[in-house]
Amino acid sequence: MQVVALKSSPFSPIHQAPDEQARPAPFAGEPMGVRMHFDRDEEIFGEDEPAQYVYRVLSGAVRTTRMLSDGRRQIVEFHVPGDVFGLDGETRHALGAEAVGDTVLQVVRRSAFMSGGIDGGDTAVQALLKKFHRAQAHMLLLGRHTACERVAAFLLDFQNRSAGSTVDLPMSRQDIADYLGLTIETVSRTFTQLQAADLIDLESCRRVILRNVAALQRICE
Amino acid sequence: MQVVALKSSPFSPIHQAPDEQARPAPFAGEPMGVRMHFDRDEEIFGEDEPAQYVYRVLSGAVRTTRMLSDGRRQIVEFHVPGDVFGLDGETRHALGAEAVGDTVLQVVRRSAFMSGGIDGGDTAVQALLKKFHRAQAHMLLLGRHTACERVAAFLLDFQNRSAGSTVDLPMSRQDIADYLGLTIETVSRTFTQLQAADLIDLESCRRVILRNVAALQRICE
DNA sequence: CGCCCTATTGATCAGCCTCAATGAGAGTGG
DNA sequence: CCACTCTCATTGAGGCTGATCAATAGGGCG
Repeated sequence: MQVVALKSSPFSPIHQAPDEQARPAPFAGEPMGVRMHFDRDEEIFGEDEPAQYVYRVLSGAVRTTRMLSDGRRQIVEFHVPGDVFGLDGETRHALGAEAVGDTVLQVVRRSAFMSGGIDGGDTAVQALLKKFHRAQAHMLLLGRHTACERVAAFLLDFQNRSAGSTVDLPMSRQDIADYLGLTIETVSRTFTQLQAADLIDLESCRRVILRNVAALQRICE
Repeated sequence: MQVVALKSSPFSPIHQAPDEQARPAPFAGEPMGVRMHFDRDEEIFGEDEPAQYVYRVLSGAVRTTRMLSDGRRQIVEFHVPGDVFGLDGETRHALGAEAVGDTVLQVVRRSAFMSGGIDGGDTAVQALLKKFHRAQAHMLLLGRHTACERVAAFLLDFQNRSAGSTVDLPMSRQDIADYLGLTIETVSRTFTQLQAADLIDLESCRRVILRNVAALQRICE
Protein backbone atom coordinates (compact mmCIF):
# COMPACT_ATOMS: atom_id res chain seq x y z
CA MET A 1 0.00 0.00 0.00
CA GLN A 2 2.82 2.32 0.71
CA VAL A 3 4.23 1.33 -2.64
CA VAL A 4 1.21 2.65 -4.45
CA ALA A 5 1.44 5.92 -2.60
CA LEU A 6 5.14 6.16 -3.44
CA LYS A 7 4.61 5.76 -7.11
CA SER A 8 2.23 8.65 -7.25
CA SER A 9 4.11 10.85 -4.80
CA PRO A 10 6.75 10.05 -2.22
CA PHE A 11 5.85 13.25 -0.45
CA SER A 12 2.53 11.80 0.57
CA PRO A 13 2.12 12.23 4.38
CA ILE A 14 1.73 8.51 4.93
CA HIS A 15 5.40 8.03 4.34
CA GLN A 16 6.92 10.51 6.66
CA ALA A 17 4.69 10.13 9.66
CA PRO A 18 6.07 6.97 11.33
CA ASP A 19 9.62 8.02 12.14
CA GLU A 20 9.90 11.66 11.30
CA GLN A 21 11.26 12.43 14.76
CA ALA A 22 11.84 8.89 15.94
CA ARG A 23 15.49 8.78 14.75
CA PRO A 24 17.93 11.66 14.81
CA ALA A 25 19.60 12.64 11.56
CA PRO A 26 22.87 10.64 11.25
CA PHE A 27 24.73 13.57 9.79
CA ALA A 28 25.20 17.22 10.65
CA GLY A 29 22.90 19.98 9.48
CA GLU A 30 19.26 19.95 8.56
CA PRO A 31 18.70 17.22 5.97
CA MET A 32 17.26 18.20 2.63
CA GLY A 33 14.55 16.12 1.08
CA VAL A 34 11.99 13.95 2.78
CA ARG A 35 12.39 10.92 5.00
CA MET A 36 10.54 7.72 4.12
CA HIS A 37 10.14 4.32 5.73
CA PHE A 38 9.93 0.97 3.98
CA ASP A 39 9.11 -2.45 5.39
CA ARG A 40 11.00 -5.61 4.58
CA ASP A 41 10.76 -6.55 0.87
CA GLU A 42 8.76 -3.43 0.09
CA GLU A 43 9.39 -2.01 -3.37
CA ILE A 44 11.01 1.42 -3.47
CA PHE A 45 10.88 1.70 -7.22
CA GLY A 46 10.46 -0.73 -10.08
CA GLU A 47 12.38 -1.32 -13.28
CA ASP A 48 11.38 1.09 -16.07
CA GLU A 49 9.63 3.49 -13.73
CA PRO A 50 10.40 7.18 -14.23
CA ALA A 51 13.50 8.12 -12.27
CA GLN A 52 12.31 11.19 -10.42
CA TYR A 53 14.11 10.83 -7.12
CA VAL A 54 17.48 9.96 -5.67
CA TYR A 55 17.72 8.15 -2.36
CA ARG A 56 20.17 7.92 0.49
CA VAL A 57 20.00 5.14 3.07
CA LEU A 58 19.70 6.39 6.66
CA SER A 59 19.12 3.02 8.29
CA GLY A 60 18.48 -0.52 7.11
CA ALA A 61 19.58 -1.75 3.68
CA VAL A 62 18.38 -1.72 0.09
CA ARG A 63 18.99 -4.04 -2.85
CA THR A 64 18.90 -2.90 -6.48
CA THR A 65 18.00 -5.69 -8.85
CA ARG A 66 17.50 -6.74 -12.42
CA MET A 67 15.15 -9.55 -13.28
CA LEU A 68 14.90 -11.91 -16.22
CA SER A 69 11.52 -13.08 -17.44
CA ASP A 70 12.15 -16.63 -16.23
CA GLY A 71 12.70 -15.47 -12.65
CA ARG A 72 16.48 -15.31 -12.57
CA ARG A 73 17.51 -12.29 -10.55
CA GLN A 74 20.77 -10.37 -10.30
CA ILE A 75 21.28 -8.11 -7.32
CA VAL A 76 23.46 -5.33 -8.68
CA GLU A 77 24.25 -3.70 -5.38
CA PHE A 78 23.43 -3.64 -1.69
CA HIS A 79 23.09 -0.17 -0.23
CA VAL A 80 23.81 0.41 3.45
CA PRO A 81 23.49 3.58 5.55
CA GLY A 82 25.26 6.45 3.83
CA ASP A 83 24.95 5.02 0.32
CA VAL A 84 23.17 6.86 -2.46
CA PHE A 85 21.10 5.01 -5.03
CA GLY A 86 18.52 5.68 -7.73
CA LEU A 87 21.00 7.01 -10.28
CA ASP A 88 20.54 4.03 -12.59
CA GLY A 89 19.16 5.11 -15.94
CA GLU A 90 18.80 8.60 -17.27
CA THR A 91 15.06 9.18 -17.24
CA ARG A 92 13.79 5.76 -16.22
CA HIS A 93 15.14 3.32 -13.64
CA ALA A 94 17.09 0.48 -15.19
CA LEU A 95 16.97 -1.36 -11.86
CA GLY A 96 14.34 -2.18 -9.31
CA ALA A 97 14.94 -1.30 -5.65
CA GLU A 98 13.54 -3.03 -2.58
CA ALA A 99 14.11 -2.73 1.14
CA VAL A 100 16.12 -5.67 2.49
CA GLY A 101 14.80 -5.10 6.01
CA ASP A 102 13.06 -2.21 7.71
CA THR A 103 14.66 0.79 6.10
CA VAL A 104 14.60 4.58 6.38
CA LEU A 105 15.57 6.64 3.36
CA GLN A 106 16.21 10.26 2.61
CA VAL A 107 14.63 11.24 -0.71
CA VAL A 108 15.54 14.21 -2.89
CA ARG A 109 14.43 15.20 -6.34
CA ARG A 110 16.80 14.03 -9.00
CA SER A 111 17.26 17.53 -10.37
CA ALA A 112 18.23 18.82 -6.91
CA PHE A 113 20.73 15.99 -6.51
CA MET A 114 22.30 16.56 -9.90
CA SER A 115 22.98 20.18 -9.08
CA GLY A 116 23.95 19.84 -5.44
CA GLY A 117 24.22 16.21 -4.31
CA ILE A 118 22.81 15.23 -0.92
CA ASP A 119 23.81 16.85 2.37
CA GLY A 120 26.63 14.86 3.87
CA GLY A 121 26.92 12.76 0.73
CA ASP A 122 28.77 13.04 -2.54
CA THR A 123 28.13 15.14 -5.59
CA ALA A 124 26.52 13.47 -8.56
CA VAL A 125 29.79 12.86 -10.39
CA GLN A 126 31.55 11.56 -7.26
CA ALA A 127 28.67 9.21 -6.51
CA LEU A 128 28.62 7.92 -10.08
CA LEU A 129 32.37 7.38 -10.14
CA LYS A 130 32.19 5.33 -6.95
CA LYS A 131 29.32 3.27 -8.27
CA PHE A 132 31.08 2.64 -11.53
CA HIS A 133 34.16 1.56 -9.62
CA ARG A 134 32.19 -0.87 -7.51
CA ALA A 135 30.40 -2.16 -10.59
CA GLN A 136 33.75 -2.98 -12.17
CA ALA A 137 34.89 -4.90 -9.12
CA HIS A 138 31.61 -6.78 -9.09
CA MET A 139 32.03 -7.71 -12.75
CA LEU A 140 35.41 -9.22 -12.02
CA LEU A 141 33.84 -11.17 -9.18
CA LEU A 142 31.00 -12.51 -11.33
CA GLY A 143 33.11 -13.20 -14.38
CA ARG A 144 36.30 -14.65 -13.05
CA HIS A 145 35.99 -15.77 -9.43
CA THR A 146 35.09 -19.12 -7.87
CA ALA A 147 32.24 -19.56 -5.41
CA CYS A 148 34.65 -19.51 -2.48
CA GLU A 149 36.35 -16.34 -3.69
CA ARG A 150 33.01 -14.65 -4.19
CA VAL A 151 31.76 -15.40 -0.71
CA ALA A 152 35.06 -14.37 0.90
CA ALA A 153 35.09 -11.10 -1.03
CA PHE A 154 31.49 -10.49 -0.06
CA LEU A 155 32.24 -10.91 3.64
CA LEU A 156 35.31 -8.67 3.49
CA ASP A 157 33.35 -6.04 1.61
CA PHE A 158 30.67 -6.01 4.26
CA GLN A 159 33.26 -5.88 6.99
CA ASN A 160 34.80 -2.78 5.41
CA ARG A 161 31.44 -1.13 5.17
CA SER A 162 30.67 -1.81 8.84
CA ALA A 163 33.48 -2.14 11.42
CA GLY A 164 35.15 -4.80 13.55
CA SER A 165 35.42 -8.49 12.80
CA THR A 166 31.74 -9.21 13.40
CA VAL A 167 29.59 -8.84 10.31
CA ASP A 168 25.83 -8.55 10.64
CA LEU A 169 24.24 -9.44 7.35
CA PRO A 170 20.92 -7.74 6.78
CA MET A 171 20.00 -9.99 3.87
CA SER A 172 18.92 -13.60 3.32
CA ARG A 173 20.97 -16.35 1.71
CA GLN A 174 18.88 -15.98 -1.41
CA ASP A 175 19.85 -12.30 -1.61
CA ILE A 176 23.52 -13.18 -1.21
CA ALA A 177 23.21 -15.84 -3.88
CA ASP A 178 21.58 -13.43 -6.32
CA TYR A 179 24.28 -10.88 -5.60
CA LEU A 180 27.13 -13.33 -6.15
CA GLY A 181 25.64 -15.13 -9.13
CA LEU A 182 25.36 -18.42 -7.23
CA THR A 183 22.58 -20.59 -5.84
CA ILE A 184 21.43 -20.48 -2.24
CA GLU A 185 22.78 -23.99 -1.72
CA THR A 186 26.25 -23.11 -2.94
CA VAL A 187 26.35 -20.04 -0.71
CA SER A 188 25.31 -22.10 2.29
CA ARG A 189 27.84 -24.81 1.55
CA THR A 190 30.60 -22.25 1.12
CA PHE A 191 29.79 -20.67 4.49
CA THR A 192 30.02 -24.10 6.02
CA GLN A 193 33.38 -24.76 4.34
CA LEU A 194 34.81 -21.46 5.52
CA GLN A 195 33.65 -22.27 9.03
CA ALA A 196 35.19 -25.75 8.86
CA ALA A 197 38.47 -24.11 7.82
CA ASP A 198 38.27 -21.81 10.87
CA LEU A 199 38.18 -18.71 8.68
CA ILE A 200 34.79 -17.62 9.92
CA ASP A 201 32.37 -18.39 12.73
CA LEU A 202 28.63 -18.49 12.13
CA GLU A 203 27.15 -17.21 15.36
CA SER A 204 23.79 -17.27 13.66
CA CYS A 205 22.99 -17.41 9.97
CA ARG A 206 22.89 -13.61 9.85
CA ARG A 207 25.88 -12.97 12.11
CA VAL A 208 29.36 -13.91 10.91
CA ILE A 209 32.61 -13.47 12.81
CA LEU A 210 35.71 -13.20 10.64
CA ARG A 211 38.31 -15.32 12.44
CA ASN A 212 41.10 -14.98 9.90
CA VAL A 213 40.84 -11.87 7.77
CA ALA A 214 44.29 -12.33 6.24
CA ALA A 215 43.39 -15.79 4.98
CA LEU A 216 40.12 -14.50 3.57
CA GLN A 217 41.99 -11.77 1.74
CA ARG A 218 44.41 -14.34 0.41
CA ILE A 219 41.50 -16.29 -1.04
CA CYS A 220 40.42 -13.20 -2.99
CA GLU A 221 43.99 -12.48 -4.19
CA MET B 1 58.19 2.82 -26.95
CA GLN B 2 55.15 4.89 -27.60
CA VAL B 3 53.81 3.70 -24.32
CA VAL B 4 56.73 5.17 -22.45
CA ALA B 5 56.27 8.46 -24.21
CA LEU B 6 52.59 8.40 -23.36
CA LYS B 7 53.15 7.89 -19.71
CA SER B 8 55.33 10.94 -19.46
CA SER B 9 53.31 13.08 -21.83
CA PRO B 10 50.67 12.16 -24.37
CA PHE B 11 51.31 15.48 -26.06
CA SER B 12 54.73 14.30 -27.19
CA PRO B 13 55.11 14.89 -30.94
CA ILE B 14 55.75 11.24 -31.65
CA HIS B 15 52.11 10.49 -31.07
CA GLN B 16 50.40 12.97 -33.28
CA ALA B 17 52.62 12.90 -36.32
CA PRO B 18 51.44 9.73 -38.12
CA ASP B 19 47.80 10.53 -38.77
CA GLU B 20 47.25 14.09 -37.77
CA GLN B 21 45.78 14.88 -41.16
CA ALA B 22 45.47 11.34 -42.48
CA ARG B 23 41.87 10.89 -41.30
CA PRO B 24 39.19 13.57 -41.22
CA ALA B 25 37.45 14.25 -37.92
CA PRO B 26 34.36 12.01 -37.71
CA PHE B 27 32.24 14.75 -36.17
CA ALA B 28 31.54 18.38 -36.92
CA GLY B 29 33.64 21.24 -35.62
CA GLU B 30 37.29 21.42 -34.76
CA PRO B 31 38.07 18.67 -32.24
CA MET B 32 39.47 19.66 -28.90
CA GLY B 33 42.38 17.76 -27.42
CA VAL B 34 45.09 15.84 -29.19
CA ARG B 35 44.90 12.89 -31.53
CA MET B 36 46.98 9.80 -30.80
CA HIS B 37 47.60 6.51 -32.55
CA PHE B 38 48.07 3.11 -30.92
CA ASP B 39 49.12 -0.18 -32.47
CA ARG B 40 47.47 -3.51 -31.80
CA ASP B 41 47.80 -4.60 -28.13
CA GLU B 42 49.57 -1.37 -27.22
CA GLU B 43 48.84 -0.15 -23.70
CA ILE B 44 46.98 3.15 -23.45
CA PHE B 45 47.10 3.28 -19.68
CA GLY B 46 47.70 0.76 -16.93
CA GLU B 47 45.85 -0.10 -13.75
CA ASP B 48 46.69 2.25 -10.87
CA GLU B 49 48.25 4.86 -13.11
CA PRO B 50 47.24 8.47 -12.45
CA ALA B 51 44.07 9.28 -14.37
CA GLN B 52 45.02 12.51 -16.10
CA TYR B 53 43.25 12.15 -19.41
CA VAL B 54 39.93 11.10 -20.89
CA TYR B 55 39.80 9.41 -24.28
CA ARG B 56 37.37 9.13 -27.14
CA VAL B 57 37.71 6.50 -29.82
CA LEU B 58 37.92 7.91 -33.35
CA SER B 59 38.72 4.65 -35.13
CA GLY B 60 39.64 1.12 -34.09
CA ALA B 61 38.63 -0.33 -30.72
CA VAL B 62 39.84 -0.36 -27.11
CA ARG B 63 39.42 -2.85 -24.28
CA THR B 64 39.42 -1.86 -20.61
CA THR B 65 40.53 -4.68 -18.35
CA ARG B 66 41.11 -5.85 -14.83
CA MET B 67 43.67 -8.52 -14.10
CA LEU B 68 44.07 -10.98 -11.26
CA SER B 69 47.51 -11.92 -10.07
CA ASP B 70 47.17 -15.45 -11.44
CA GLY B 71 46.52 -14.19 -14.95
CA ARG B 72 42.75 -14.30 -15.04
CA ARG B 73 41.48 -11.30 -16.91
CA GLN B 74 38.11 -9.59 -17.09
CA ILE B 75 37.42 -7.25 -19.97
CA VAL B 76 35.06 -4.69 -18.50
CA GLU B 77 34.15 -2.98 -21.75
CA PHE B 78 34.95 -2.71 -25.42
CA HIS B 79 35.04 0.83 -26.74
CA VAL B 80 34.25 1.51 -30.40
CA PRO B 81 34.33 4.77 -32.35
CA GLY B 82 32.36 7.45 -30.52
CA ASP B 83 32.80 5.89 -27.06
CA VAL B 84 34.47 7.75 -24.22
CA PHE B 85 36.68 5.93 -21.72
CA GLY B 86 39.21 6.69 -19.01
CA LEU B 87 36.65 7.72 -16.41
CA ASP B 88 37.32 4.69 -14.22
CA GLY B 89 38.64 5.71 -10.83
CA GLU B 90 38.76 9.18 -9.34
CA THR B 91 42.46 10.02 -9.35
CA ARG B 92 43.95 6.73 -10.53
CA HIS B 93 42.76 4.32 -13.19
CA ALA B 94 41.02 1.28 -11.77
CA LEU B 95 41.27 -0.40 -15.16
CA GLY B 96 43.93 -0.93 -17.76
CA ALA B 97 43.26 0.05 -21.37
CA GLU B 98 44.77 -1.43 -24.53
CA ALA B 99 44.16 -1.02 -28.23
CA VAL B 100 42.36 -4.03 -29.71
CA GLY B 101 43.63 -3.22 -33.19
CA ASP B 102 45.15 -0.14 -34.77
CA THR B 103 43.35 2.66 -33.03
CA VAL B 104 43.14 6.45 -33.15
CA LEU B 105 42.05 8.31 -30.05
CA GLN B 106 41.15 11.82 -29.16
CA VAL B 107 42.66 12.79 -25.82
CA VAL B 108 41.55 15.58 -23.50
CA ARG B 109 42.60 16.52 -20.00
CA ARG B 110 40.33 15.07 -17.38
CA SER B 111 39.62 18.48 -15.88
CA ALA B 112 38.56 19.82 -19.27
CA PHE B 113 36.28 16.83 -19.79
CA MET B 114 34.68 17.16 -16.37
CA SER B 115 33.73 20.76 -17.04
CA GLY B 116 32.78 20.50 -20.69
CA GLY B 117 32.77 16.93 -21.99
CA ILE B 118 34.21 16.22 -25.42
CA ASP B 119 33.05 17.92 -28.63
CA GLY B 120 30.38 15.81 -30.20
CA GLY B 121 30.27 13.50 -27.17
CA ASP B 122 28.44 13.48 -23.85
CA THR B 123 28.94 15.49 -20.72
CA ALA B 124 30.68 13.81 -17.80
CA VAL B 125 27.46 12.89 -16.01
CA GLN B 126 25.80 11.60 -19.18
CA ALA B 127 28.81 9.50 -20.05
CA LEU B 128 28.98 8.07 -16.54
CA LEU B 129 25.28 7.27 -16.49
CA LYS B 130 25.59 5.37 -19.78
CA LYS B 131 28.63 3.48 -18.55
CA PHE B 132 26.90 2.58 -15.33
CA HIS B 133 23.91 1.36 -17.26
CA ARG B 134 26.04 -0.83 -19.49
CA ALA B 135 27.92 -2.12 -16.46
CA GLN B 136 24.63 -3.25 -14.92
CA ALA B 137 23.64 -5.12 -18.05
CA HIS B 138 27.04 -6.74 -18.15
CA MET B 139 26.70 -7.87 -14.53
CA LEU B 140 23.43 -9.57 -15.31
CA LEU B 141 25.12 -11.28 -18.24
CA LEU B 142 28.04 -12.50 -16.14
CA GLY B 143 26.01 -13.48 -13.14
CA ARG B 144 22.93 -15.11 -14.53
CA HIS B 145 23.32 -16.04 -18.19
CA THR B 146 24.43 -19.26 -19.88
CA ALA B 147 27.28 -19.36 -22.37
CA CYS B 148 24.86 -19.37 -25.30
CA GLU B 149 22.93 -16.38 -23.95
CA ARG B 150 26.15 -14.47 -23.37
CA VAL B 151 27.44 -14.98 -26.90
CA ALA B 152 24.07 -14.12 -28.44
CA ALA B 153 23.83 -10.95 -26.36
CA PHE B 154 27.37 -10.05 -27.31
CA LEU B 155 26.63 -10.35 -31.03
CA LEU B 156 23.42 -8.35 -30.79
CA ASP B 157 25.21 -5.67 -28.80
CA PHE B 158 27.85 -5.34 -31.44
CA GLN B 159 25.25 -5.28 -34.17
CA ASN B 160 23.52 -2.36 -32.45
CA ARG B 161 26.77 -0.50 -32.18
CA SER B 162 27.54 -0.96 -35.86
CA ALA B 163 24.74 -1.37 -38.45
CA GLY B 164 23.25 -4.03 -40.68
CA SER B 165 23.24 -7.76 -40.09
CA THR B 166 26.96 -8.21 -40.72
CA VAL B 167 29.10 -7.83 -37.63
CA ASP B 168 32.82 -7.26 -37.95
CA LEU B 169 34.50 -8.18 -34.71
CA PRO B 170 37.69 -6.27 -34.06
CA MET B 171 38.79 -8.58 -31.23
CA SER B 172 40.11 -12.12 -30.84
CA ARG B 173 38.26 -15.07 -29.36
CA GLN B 174 40.35 -14.68 -26.22
CA ASP B 175 39.12 -11.10 -25.85
CA ILE B 176 35.52 -12.21 -26.30
CA ALA B 177 36.02 -14.97 -23.73
CA ASP B 178 37.49 -12.54 -21.20
CA TYR B 179 34.62 -10.16 -21.81
CA LEU B 180 31.94 -12.82 -21.36
CA GLY B 181 33.56 -14.65 -18.45
CA LEU B 182 34.05 -17.83 -20.50
CA THR B 183 36.97 -19.73 -21.99
CA ILE B 184 38.09 -19.38 -25.56
CA GLU B 185 37.00 -22.96 -26.27
CA THR B 186 33.48 -22.38 -24.99
CA VAL B 187 33.15 -19.22 -27.09
CA SER B 188 34.32 -21.07 -30.17
CA ARG B 189 31.99 -24.00 -29.56
CA THR B 190 29.06 -21.65 -29.02
CA PHE B 191 29.74 -19.87 -32.30
CA THR B 192 29.74 -23.26 -34.00
CA GLN B 193 26.44 -24.21 -32.34
CA LEU B 194 24.79 -20.96 -33.38
CA GLN B 195 25.98 -21.55 -36.90
CA ALA B 196 24.68 -25.13 -36.88
CA ALA B 197 21.31 -23.77 -35.76
CA ASP B 198 21.34 -21.33 -38.70
CA LEU B 199 21.21 -18.33 -36.39
CA ILE B 200 24.53 -16.94 -37.60
CA ASP B 201 26.97 -17.44 -40.44
CA LEU B 202 30.72 -17.30 -39.86
CA GLU B 203 32.08 -15.79 -43.03
CA SER B 204 35.45 -15.67 -41.35
CA CYS B 205 36.26 -15.93 -37.67
CA ARG B 206 36.10 -12.13 -37.37
CA ARG B 207 33.07 -11.60 -39.61
CA VAL B 208 29.68 -12.83 -38.43
CA ILE B 209 26.40 -12.53 -40.29
CA LEU B 210 23.30 -12.59 -38.13
CA ARG B 211 20.85 -14.80 -40.00
CA ASN B 212 18.05 -14.75 -37.45
CA VAL B 213 18.10 -11.74 -35.18
CA ALA B 214 14.70 -12.50 -33.67
CA ALA B 215 15.84 -15.94 -32.58
CA LEU B 216 19.03 -14.49 -31.11
CA GLN B 217 16.96 -11.99 -29.16
CA ARG B 218 14.74 -14.79 -27.93
CA ILE B 219 17.79 -16.58 -26.58
CA CYS B 220 18.67 -13.52 -24.50
CA GLU B 221 15.05 -13.06 -23.32
C1' DC C 1 3.62 -26.10 21.13
C1' DG C 2 3.14 -26.22 16.38
C1' DC C 3 3.48 -23.90 12.05
C1' DC C 4 5.96 -21.71 8.41
C1' DC C 5 9.84 -19.97 6.33
C1' DT C 6 14.65 -20.17 5.77
C1' DA C 7 18.98 -22.51 6.01
C1' DT C 8 21.60 -26.62 5.76
C1' DT C 9 22.96 -31.01 4.04
C1' DG C 10 23.01 -34.91 0.73
C1' DA C 11 22.96 -37.15 -3.96
C1' DT C 12 23.05 -36.69 -8.64
C1' DC C 13 23.56 -34.16 -12.93
C1' DA C 14 24.96 -30.83 -16.45
C1' DG C 15 27.55 -27.12 -18.21
C1' DC C 16 31.64 -25.31 -18.61
C1' DC C 17 36.69 -25.82 -17.96
C1' DT C 18 40.99 -28.20 -18.77
C1' DC C 19 44.12 -30.57 -21.43
C1' DA C 20 45.35 -32.06 -25.94
C1' DA C 21 45.40 -32.37 -30.88
C1' DT C 22 44.20 -30.64 -35.34
C1' DG C 23 43.09 -27.01 -38.67
C1' DA C 24 43.14 -22.47 -40.83
C1' DG C 25 45.14 -18.01 -41.98
C1' DA C 26 48.57 -14.35 -42.12
C1' DG C 27 53.13 -13.03 -42.59
C1' DT C 28 58.07 -14.21 -43.92
C1' DG C 29 61.77 -15.78 -46.47
C1' DG C 30 63.72 -18.67 -49.94
C1' DC D 1 55.09 -18.46 -56.05
C1' DC D 2 55.31 -21.67 -52.66
C1' DA D 3 56.92 -23.70 -48.40
C1' DC D 4 57.49 -22.67 -43.69
C1' DT D 5 56.29 -20.93 -39.36
C1' DC D 6 53.72 -18.78 -35.94
C1' DT D 7 49.56 -17.58 -34.08
C1' DC D 8 44.85 -18.13 -33.42
C1' DA D 9 40.61 -20.86 -33.91
C1' DT D 10 38.28 -25.18 -33.85
C1' DT D 11 37.29 -29.74 -32.27
C1' DG D 12 37.51 -33.74 -29.08
C1' DA D 13 37.72 -36.30 -24.50
C1' DG D 14 37.31 -36.24 -19.80
C1' DG D 15 37.03 -33.99 -15.18
C1' DC D 16 35.31 -30.67 -11.81
C1' DT D 17 32.65 -27.01 -10.02
C1' DG D 18 28.42 -25.49 -9.12
C1' DA D 19 23.29 -26.38 -10.27
C1' DT D 20 19.33 -29.12 -9.44
C1' DC D 21 16.30 -31.98 -6.92
C1' DA D 22 15.10 -33.65 -2.48
C1' DA D 23 15.02 -34.19 2.40
C1' DT D 24 16.05 -32.53 7.03
C1' DA D 25 16.99 -29.11 10.51
C1' DG D 26 16.63 -24.75 12.74
C1' DG D 27 14.31 -20.35 14.30
C1' DG D 28 10.89 -16.90 14.80
C1' DC D 29 6.19 -16.05 15.87
C1' DG D 30 1.41 -16.79 16.68
